[in-house]
Amino acid sequence: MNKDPLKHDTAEPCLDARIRTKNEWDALTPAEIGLFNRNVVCRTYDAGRVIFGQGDQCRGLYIVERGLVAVRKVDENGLSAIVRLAHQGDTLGYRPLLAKENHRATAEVIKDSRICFADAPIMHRLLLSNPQLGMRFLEHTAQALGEAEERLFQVAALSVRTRIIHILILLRSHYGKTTSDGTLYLDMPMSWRDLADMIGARPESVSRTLRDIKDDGLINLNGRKVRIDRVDRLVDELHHSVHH
Amino acid sequence: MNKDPLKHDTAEPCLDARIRTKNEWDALTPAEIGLFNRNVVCRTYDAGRVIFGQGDQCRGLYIVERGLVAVRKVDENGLSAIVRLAHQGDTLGYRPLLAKENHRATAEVIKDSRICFADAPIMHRLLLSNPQLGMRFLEHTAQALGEAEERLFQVAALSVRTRIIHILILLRSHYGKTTSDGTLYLDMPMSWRDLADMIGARPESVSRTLRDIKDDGLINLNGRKVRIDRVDRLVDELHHSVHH
DNA sequence: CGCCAGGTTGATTTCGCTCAAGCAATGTGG
DNA sequence: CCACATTGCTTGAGCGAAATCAACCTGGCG
Repeated sequence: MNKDPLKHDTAEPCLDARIRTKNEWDALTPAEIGLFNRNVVCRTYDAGRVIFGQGDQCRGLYIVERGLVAVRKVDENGLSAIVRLAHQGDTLGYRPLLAKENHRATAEVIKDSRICFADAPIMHRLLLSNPQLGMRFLEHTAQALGEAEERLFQVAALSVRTRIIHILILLRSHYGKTTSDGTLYLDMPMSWRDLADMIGARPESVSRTLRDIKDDGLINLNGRKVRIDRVDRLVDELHHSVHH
Repeated sequence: MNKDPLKHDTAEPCLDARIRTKNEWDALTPAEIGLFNRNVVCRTYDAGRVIFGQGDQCRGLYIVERGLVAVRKVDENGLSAIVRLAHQGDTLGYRPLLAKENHRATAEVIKDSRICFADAPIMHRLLLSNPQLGMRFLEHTAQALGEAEERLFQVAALSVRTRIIHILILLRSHYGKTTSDGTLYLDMPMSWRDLADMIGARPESVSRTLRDIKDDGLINLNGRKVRIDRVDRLVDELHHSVHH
């Protein structure tokens, strides 16, 4: 626990933790890791904080060491949508850095997080000195593009109910625990309001639809804790699911 | 004009045309351009042809030398959505190639096109020999990700009417001509049915909504030709637009 | 304590989908 | 050259999912 959420803390080398989780960074040589660690700045953020804002210039790259961050888009009419979540080990701000654009979205902390920042000059230096790193990012970005297109398809074609079920299944890997008897316990990290923003729906619709799913006996609700006795029945519904 | 749409035609060096249009390929050295041109295979495709299909293994990269290609996703329930358009100079299939996945979508020709194919081994050889090329692709992919997230937001939050207006404005750069008196002439390249698939709506809804917009005096329709006397009024509506 | 944000619920409306029919343009085979 | 499918588009009627508007409840917090 860090008492002061604003205190920089460069003593702890971020990449040591990261490197274990097999992502783009393991392309770096020991010397590059040293360079990285000397220049990276880490701090903790409380839930609700904003890491960078839509329209801001992109100053560098953020790595989520722990916690959860939502990437949100808001338009001039106040319409809001969460386009991506960043979990432990995920990188934030690489899209505008690589596309040489300003931030097109706001990154806001959902669960208290520890975030490492690497500024743009360092990143460009590393990318130049180690093409492998670029290839890793390329692969990663290409996968992210695939996921974005997948979600595009889903939001365009599927009902709120189906989209909620999708999210539940999706968050299983990060926030779910399956007991020996096959029961799945999901501890949802975000508010229902944010869930609504993730699937492009109103909070009221999410509330009602969750109740419907519960009434159908597919899930049990207790605050943000979801118990799913028969995951297979949920998955079934996805495959037989209907239009809007 | 090419009489035989199936005839391969490697004599014409594809990259010469491409290199002029300032894209990722201008990172290549003359020697690499030679290597590329010796290995690339070009042919023409009539409208309606499929270049590659959803689920297919990714064999390489396609470059649209001229024409128009739609990237379409179809799910098991027959729901269909166009997730991207590829215009002249755009590259197809780079996402699965770089993400090392199979094709997640079908590429179908909308307007008669000439497409150049570079197989995966060549691409990997070029990417290895010239890291700059990878950086260009990285930049490009990051931009594509930004656009996908933008569209994600729109489909999640905006009405069919607003989405149609968005597309009209978007296609302005490729298919629009503005006369001296400020009137915009848009020659829509795809059927209304395909437009519906692009915005996640039914053809009937598109038809009705286009009529509504016409009745409001914002556009004039004549087949696939759209005349917009006051572009600013269309743009205005985007900024005051309402939810779903 | 009062305040407020998050959440629930109800009543009502509306947007967009479904189903169905019809029409014009294009193509095809006899 | 006509009869006929076929395809893209339009329009109408009806319906249903989800949004809107509004009230109210809850727990956390200054």
